[in-house]
Amino acid sequence: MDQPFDLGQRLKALRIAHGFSQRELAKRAGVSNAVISLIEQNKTSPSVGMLKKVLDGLPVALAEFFSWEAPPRSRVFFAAEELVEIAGGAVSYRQLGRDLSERALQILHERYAPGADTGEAMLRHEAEEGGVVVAGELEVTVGDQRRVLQAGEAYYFDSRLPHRFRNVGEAEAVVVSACTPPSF
Amino acid sequence: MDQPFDLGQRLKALRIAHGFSQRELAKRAGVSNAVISLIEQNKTSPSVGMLKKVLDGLPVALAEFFSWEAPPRSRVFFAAEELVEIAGGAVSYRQLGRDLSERALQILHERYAPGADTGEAMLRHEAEEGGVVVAGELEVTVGDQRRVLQAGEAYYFDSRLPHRFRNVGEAEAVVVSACTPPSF
DNA sequence: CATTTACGTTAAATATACTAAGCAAGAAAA
DNA sequence: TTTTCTTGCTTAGTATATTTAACGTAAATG
Repeated sequence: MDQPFDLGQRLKALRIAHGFSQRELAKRAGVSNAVISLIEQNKTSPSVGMLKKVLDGLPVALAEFFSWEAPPRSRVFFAAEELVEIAGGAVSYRQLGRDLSERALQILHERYAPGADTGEAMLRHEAEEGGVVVAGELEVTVGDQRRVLQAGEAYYFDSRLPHRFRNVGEAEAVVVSACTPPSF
Repeated sequence: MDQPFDLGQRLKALRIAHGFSQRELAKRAGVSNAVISLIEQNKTSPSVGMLKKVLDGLPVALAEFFSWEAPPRSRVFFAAEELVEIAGGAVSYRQLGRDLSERALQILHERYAPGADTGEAMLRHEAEEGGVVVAGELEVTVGDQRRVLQAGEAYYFDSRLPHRFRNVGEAEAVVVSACTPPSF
């Protein structure tokens, strides 16, 4: 199974945090007060429509509601050697941490040898990503846009757009990038 | 009102992306196939319990499901000068883009003058963040953990833990960091 | 003290979601 | 072609969510 996701407790905590009584919230949300009580006791599994109406009364977005709080993380620091190599070769992707399952963020230290290329077949994934070029120069292609970025320049885009990276300089290109959710 | 949140379209897109038919997904999720059809046509408003079961079949987390897709982004590249300074002084935070409202990710190019410090009063916010030290050395304190990171080393933590950055070296310290959701 | 107001909960009635079975259209196999 | 499988959709019956209205308690008000 899964984390039970104590929806009732979550809603109650949010409601209290916003300083509403069940009836106040119900009125603001335009629903009956009973439903708040029942949901908070997990005596009913509300429809998403209902939940949305209730959360609009706070107001809290669905995404925010489900953005679950994780237990305090243990691993905080990473030695240079601990950035695990996930590609190797002309293009090096060194990832911060091995297990991304509980991470909201994937951070990479990328190195492109001169001429290195992520390939003609452009990449796509469901995420957003961005990065800063730290050294060298890197050609970035996103959709129909293309540009050569120098050290200090940066990019940001929706990863669903086809994209490609290429080191067009004579020296190694170094980038620190981030991606959410981890999907590469 | 709000974005109508076309739940049906969203589910259908995810299902297709994962290469499942309605019946396949239904079987994996342990629900009847009709419900997939009905949900995708927005002919029913599923309970969160039901939606969770369905998404578990993909698998996709609720939070991920509601993490809304934005329209194709316009701005992709940023010149070094376009990283807007949001702090200034001994500590420099240069942020990628001015408007974070439609971003899932906040990316900063940070510079700490020798001795620079984010302060005794430790920072807290609802997010996760991580970064890679690009140059210099930086002391990072998270909760009760403390460490001096050299260039090439990295950190990652839950931003709700109190945290603090301090340049204990003689040279400037440079970090590229990312934070989701944008909250600093 | 009695009265009012607000609180969360519960019961019965109603509305709606979910299941199981069957339908028609298209693709693949014989 | 016919047969068979898969696709997505629809309907009737059952399970469950939601509403309305009432209940019991506690704190404020007269």
